[in-house]
Amino acid sequence: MMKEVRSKYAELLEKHGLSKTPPRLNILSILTSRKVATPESYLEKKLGDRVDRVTLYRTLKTFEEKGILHKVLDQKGTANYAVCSEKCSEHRHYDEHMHFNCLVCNRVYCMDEIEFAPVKLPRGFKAKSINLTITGICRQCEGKSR
Amino acid sequence: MMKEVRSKYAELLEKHGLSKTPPRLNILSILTSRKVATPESYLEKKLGDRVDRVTLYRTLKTFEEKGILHKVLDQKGTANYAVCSEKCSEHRHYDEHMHFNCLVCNRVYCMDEIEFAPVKLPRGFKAKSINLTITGICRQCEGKSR
DNA sequence: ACATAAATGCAACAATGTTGCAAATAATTG
DNA sequence: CAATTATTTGCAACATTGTTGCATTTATGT
Repeated sequence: MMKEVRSKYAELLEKHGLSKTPPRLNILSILTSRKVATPESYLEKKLGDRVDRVTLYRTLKTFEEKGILHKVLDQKGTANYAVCSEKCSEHRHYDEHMHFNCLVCNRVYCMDEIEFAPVKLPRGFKAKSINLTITGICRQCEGKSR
Repeated sequence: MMKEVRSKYAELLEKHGLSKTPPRLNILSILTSRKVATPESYLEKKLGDRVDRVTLYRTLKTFEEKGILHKVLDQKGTANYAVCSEKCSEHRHYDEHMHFNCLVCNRVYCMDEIEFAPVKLPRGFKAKSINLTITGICRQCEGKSR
């Protein structure tokens, strides 16, 4: 029997026990091809009428719950999505990295390699997750303005 | 002549060169009476039909620009507003404090006194502002569940 | 190939935020 | 204190983002 050819997206879905449907494969394909976190509006435009808006929202939610995607909010509170690192799973998200949000192009960068010190909370407050976002001018936009 | 009696809200507005209108005084009065950052929806409900929704949005924007209020986004990306510390002004916001967002009651706390270390960015990235938000369970909700 | 559980698409709605414009009002000037 | 003027407000209409219910379609296991 021939070895079955399957995309890495299909594998990813299988790994998380999700059925391989065209919307899901489409969405994954767009997201993995991008280096920065992607806003929902971008996906919506890119997908056109291949995927219903509601399906997009539901798919993003599912992916987030399964640990395939991280949701990151930009300075305007709009949702952006980025493919998780290998270490993520349904049960634990390793998204404790910082994000950089450019004021000019609005791009959201995931900066996995930047470390930051833990924060001490007052008595009685229990932390579940931490979110550090720096807004400013990104390398590309800084370069252009010179 | 009698010393003119004016509320601290009126003074605040005067200080920033804003006219003293009923909507503005109303909004300031609600915001200063609260210890946590206040969502727009709360203000809308509290104000009823005393203030138009559009006016509320415009007033919040004006206040933010003048350095009277800080806008803080909660984990859902909804805007919350808190009165600035004394040090803020139109030209510079001293909002480099962390926020705590409770997953149960959704309250947003401004934690002015908590310090955190500065973060080093990669070459070419210029920081304009930093936002550190921790989500978890706040003291009140933690207490209730025991 | 069939049965079935899951996923999709559609319609309708809800929440949040914005814009243009006419009417009202706060501050200023005489 | 009355008239003027620039600012602010309220209304209507619209834009964007996200959600829910339900009928139809499709992926998957047998």
